Amino acid sequence: MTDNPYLAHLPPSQRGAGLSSSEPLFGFLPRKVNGEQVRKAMGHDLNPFTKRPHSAEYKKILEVRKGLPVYAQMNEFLEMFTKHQILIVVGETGSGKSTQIPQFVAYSDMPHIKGKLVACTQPRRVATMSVAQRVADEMDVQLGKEVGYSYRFEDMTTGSGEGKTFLEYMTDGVLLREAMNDTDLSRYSTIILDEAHERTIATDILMGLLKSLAKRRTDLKIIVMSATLDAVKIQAYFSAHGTGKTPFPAPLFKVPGRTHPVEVFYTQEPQPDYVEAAIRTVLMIHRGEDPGDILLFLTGEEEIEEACLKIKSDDFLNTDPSRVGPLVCVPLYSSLPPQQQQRIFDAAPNPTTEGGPPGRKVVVSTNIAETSLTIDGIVYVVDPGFSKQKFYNPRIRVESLLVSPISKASAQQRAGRAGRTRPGKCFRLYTKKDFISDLEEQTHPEILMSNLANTVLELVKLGVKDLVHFDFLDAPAPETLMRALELLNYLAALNDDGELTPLGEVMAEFPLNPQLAKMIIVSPEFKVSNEVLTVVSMLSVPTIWLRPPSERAAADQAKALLTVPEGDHLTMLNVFNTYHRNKSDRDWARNNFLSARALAQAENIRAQLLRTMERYEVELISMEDERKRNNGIRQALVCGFFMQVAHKEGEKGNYLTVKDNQVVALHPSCGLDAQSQWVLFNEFILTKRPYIRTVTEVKPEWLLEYAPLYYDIASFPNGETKKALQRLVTSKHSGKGTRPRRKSKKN
DNA sequence: GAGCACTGC
Repeated sequence: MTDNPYLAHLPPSQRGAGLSSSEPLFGFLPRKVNGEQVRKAMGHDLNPFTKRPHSAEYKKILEVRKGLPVYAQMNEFLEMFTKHQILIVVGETGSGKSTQIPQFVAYSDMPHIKGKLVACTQPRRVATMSVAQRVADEMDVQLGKEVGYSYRFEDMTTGSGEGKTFLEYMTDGVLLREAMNDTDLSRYSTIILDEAHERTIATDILMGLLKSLAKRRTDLKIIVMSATLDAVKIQAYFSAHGTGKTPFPAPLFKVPGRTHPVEVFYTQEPQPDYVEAAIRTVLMIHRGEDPGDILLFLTGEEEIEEACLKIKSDDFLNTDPSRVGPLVCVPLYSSLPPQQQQRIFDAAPNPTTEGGPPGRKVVVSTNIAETSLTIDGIVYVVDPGFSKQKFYNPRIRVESLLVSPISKASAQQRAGRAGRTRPGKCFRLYTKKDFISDLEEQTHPEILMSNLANTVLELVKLGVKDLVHFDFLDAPAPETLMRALELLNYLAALNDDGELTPLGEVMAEFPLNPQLAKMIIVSPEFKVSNEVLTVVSMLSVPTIWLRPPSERAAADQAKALLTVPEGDHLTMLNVFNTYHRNKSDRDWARNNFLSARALAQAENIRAQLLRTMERYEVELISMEDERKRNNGIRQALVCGFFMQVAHKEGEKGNYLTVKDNQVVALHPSCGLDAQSQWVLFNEFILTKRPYIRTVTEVKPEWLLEYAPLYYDIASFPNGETKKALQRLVTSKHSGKGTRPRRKSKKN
């Protein structure tokens, strides 16, 4: 007899390797599987999912897994999972919840029999892939077969036949997209939302959808996994108006973490200059603490480069090498090329002299090291308590980044980075009193800090009729929702009753902001969809322009050669086309101070958008005449961005945004000369002063023609802009009369 | 004449 409960029903001859795959192996099993049975199956010679013998590597990994605290809780977990439809799992990093819980579910839920899948979402791509890889190894299957993953541009799953995927890791955005076309998420038997405490917009929307879906699909199991502080709130959210069969519709399942203790220190006094205080602290650690690398959190590129320079040039480091070990400073932020990002994994430098004091590495990083990147060997964390955070002001429709104090949860996460390999220390550059009384408990969820135009379009597409009463875990400000609805209505994606129009249906299918989607969809009318597709792709990637501090003049010169006078959008098109023509020259991008990475990304996005265009029969066309073509592109731009237009006021070169009357200046990166009367902009950024960036000149007639509702003159506040529009209308009307009359008026 | 925390479709 076999001791594998998954195989016990089979005659001995069929328990070996090489079984026919059509055999329904587990069809007899009760839905309820207990920990004992799962443990037996895991320990058996045969893999219950592939029916092949387990490898030696599998057995080694299994021994390691048995050491995880969560492994010891398998019985308890499976009992709860069987009994409840919705479960909240609480666990700190290092608890193994992301790898183990989905596996327990796979053994218990038998998705491979039911023909359904277990989904596990992650907020980031890298984690999606690496967790899936780890779980495939642990389950002794090939990644992309029984265990797979997917995110934008990458689908490592098997849809049918041998090795069909039954456990799929995916980014939260992918699952949300899928929900837009199948609101019941019918492919899945269990959906696990991991890292819910990060509160991405996609995870927040998914929580709302799943909460209501649970009532329609009583067979669907839902697990929400989160770090400690948020879990109770999430539990209360799912428990209220729950499915109601038990007094605790969404119980908490706690998983202990397994990190080393981190000792936290505070300053005695508040620090007026946190960069300077941070540098002092780094040097103090280097002087007085045991070996071990340092992680310093600052807010942005400029600050980080400045701090690195100051640390490197500190007198103390350049004194006696027999007393002070070498200190290597490694900057880390997202816009660094991957090759330079890799430097954070380099070992600390060796002592300068043999037997001399040991070297040390200090990583100076943005928030990217708080969650996205994990650096082993960090023993000391220096936390000044700030990060750049996004704010959205619905009144002027502007998103901006502001240096702001972090939350307690974020401070805790930062400190935890010191205890990954051994006990560590965290130096907080603020007082304990300030920590307790000034820092907020949690970082604000993204949904409260963003422009929601895109999200609202998605929600409407998901069938949410009444946005104001949608069951958000945290509801956005009504004004933010109003602004989004207003924009979508002006774009004709929603009718006056807030319902999706046929145009809106197609817009929602594009993975783009509504303005960009609209541009693409209208572009065939101007016979420029081939070009608009390129412009939109270029607008969807981080900046393509490189400007190394030592080569600014050369970079500006290279840029000037590619600049098109009518505007930055056409310049982007020119860059992409020139890049394409020089595809055979590997060094072309670098020689022209352009980011090869961003250009390749734009190509990738272009190909994906082209597929969406084909699916919805948006024709791909172009025209020969360059002047007409450029006008067509600018007209298509107006159709999407007519609400982001500014008018020149007076001779000082300032612009006023239409209707909102915000004073703005052309960003210095702008290739347009300051003579243009009417300009359309992609971005309003608020730094030392308000700028508009990525700007193109437009003709006011186009505004009146393609956005008559928005450019209804009566709706404009009194001012220069209104007068200019009135003049235009008058001259247009008089233009229909005879020439002499117009002439006489002028004279 | 100056800046881009981080994700995601």
